Amino acid sequence: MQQSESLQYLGVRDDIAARIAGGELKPGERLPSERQLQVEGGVARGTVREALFQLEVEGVIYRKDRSGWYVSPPPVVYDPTRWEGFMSYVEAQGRRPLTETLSKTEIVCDAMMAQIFSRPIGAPLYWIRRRRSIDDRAVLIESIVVDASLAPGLIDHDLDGSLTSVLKTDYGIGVARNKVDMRPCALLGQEAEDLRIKSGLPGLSVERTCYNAQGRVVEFDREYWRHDSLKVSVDIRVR
Amino acid sequence: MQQSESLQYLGVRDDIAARIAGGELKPGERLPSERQLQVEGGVARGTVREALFQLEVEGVIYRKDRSGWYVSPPPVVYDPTRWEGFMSYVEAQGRRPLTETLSKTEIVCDAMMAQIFSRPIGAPLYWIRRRRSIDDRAVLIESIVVDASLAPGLIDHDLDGSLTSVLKTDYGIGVARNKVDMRPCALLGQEAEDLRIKSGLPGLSVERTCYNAQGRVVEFDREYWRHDSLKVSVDIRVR
DNA sequence: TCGTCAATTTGGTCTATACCAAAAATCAAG
DNA sequence: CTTGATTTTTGGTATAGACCAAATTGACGA
Repeated sequence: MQQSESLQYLGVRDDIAARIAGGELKPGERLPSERQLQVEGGVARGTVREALFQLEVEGVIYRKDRSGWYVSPPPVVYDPTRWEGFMSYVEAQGRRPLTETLSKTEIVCDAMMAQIFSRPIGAPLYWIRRRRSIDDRAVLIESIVVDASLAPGLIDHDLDGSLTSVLKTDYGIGVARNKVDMRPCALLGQEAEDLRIKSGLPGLSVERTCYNAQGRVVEFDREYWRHDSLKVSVDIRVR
Repeated sequence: MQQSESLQYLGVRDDIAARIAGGELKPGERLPSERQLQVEGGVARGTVREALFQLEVEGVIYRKDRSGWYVSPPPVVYDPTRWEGFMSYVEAQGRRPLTETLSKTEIVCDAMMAQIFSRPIGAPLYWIRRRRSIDDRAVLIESIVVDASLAPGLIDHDLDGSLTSVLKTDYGIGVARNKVDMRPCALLGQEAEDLRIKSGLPGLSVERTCYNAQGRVVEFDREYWRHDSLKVSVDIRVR
């Protein structure tokens, strides 16, 4: 599939991209409205939107529903092996992190969780859902399941910080091994709603299983990231 | 942003998704044409396309330019730490892999590569571009740079197999450490063209730096994957 | 049987218009 | 100054039509 400048929406795309690259529009700033870009570019609104969608998947801009289009801030770098916690590594990159606990409840182990935790069905588990933001933009939703028998009373703690440090400090639970799965995905339903984005936008799903020194599963975590907000960096020794 | 069934394009999406999930349309099969789906659903073509775009970012369907929409096959699982090679792990998952060498040339080290390889500017490097396919669908483009002084004559070898094993067998070069960067990205320009997809579709960029036992950079590799074709799985010990 | 060329089908792009609901801005009242 | 209601703006959805170029199909001829 060729491109070339014969395609109008790519021309509009380039115009907007140039204004961002040139510093006329800075990260976090709002773009002119679609109808304004339409008259500026002398094209139909559909064509303007085509260009905006293009820039969106490139991670250059993002949208707030019915509010407008904004210039994306740079992504944060995330190393799943260095799990010193979201708050600290976001701050280390000069950004302002925020964690909100959306819900925390005690649940019972179902078949799937029994498989993951090697625990009997019906065993107590904690289920925590959190939203994490950078510079006031929600960037990920995480759904955490913890073996309640290992950390009784966990959900009575304040969980708006690092969960790992709570487990370490208050329960003496250290993580010895991590299994991490990542896959590009579409952000749908509840996740899209909580991230306040249009359902169907691309994202990255990160699934982490944490084991203690005895090989027992301590925590199972699934994160849904905005596609434009992170860069994963892993440094590993080959086995 | 709520959805609900009031949105027509989500209704059309669900209809098509149901036909796929129900087995009426199988992986690799072509969907009815947009104009056909339009009359079946009693909606405008734009609405049908909206539904198709939705399914596309979800990885359920993919398109071949001006040929039609097809049901996506399942993704392959990819573990960057277990680098036994694309060919063997794709085959192990019951799929048919193919590697094509798009180009292989000797280049000289520029400033960026000098940084990465810790080599002087002007030092000889090999640059290899390959396309890799699964079941006849191109899923990734890779661009590999190798230190030519470590592997003289490398590009005279057949490179349609595992590069790692060539380095190991013919040059005695083993990889001791891997640095892997991953980020969601848009597939653009040359990459999109070589993958034969529409420029701007979401993808995953994987950047790998391979070190030998002495800590010297042997290989620098950048891969561009279709977003719907892989699942990354990493098993790591916490440091 | 095999290739060639023409006709058809298909997705890709573009215009113009319309209406809706959420968000933002404005204005009025306390 | 704050609060609440109203108006305006904004993006989101949907329709209907048009033209193009690439891909596919089918007919034809060697």
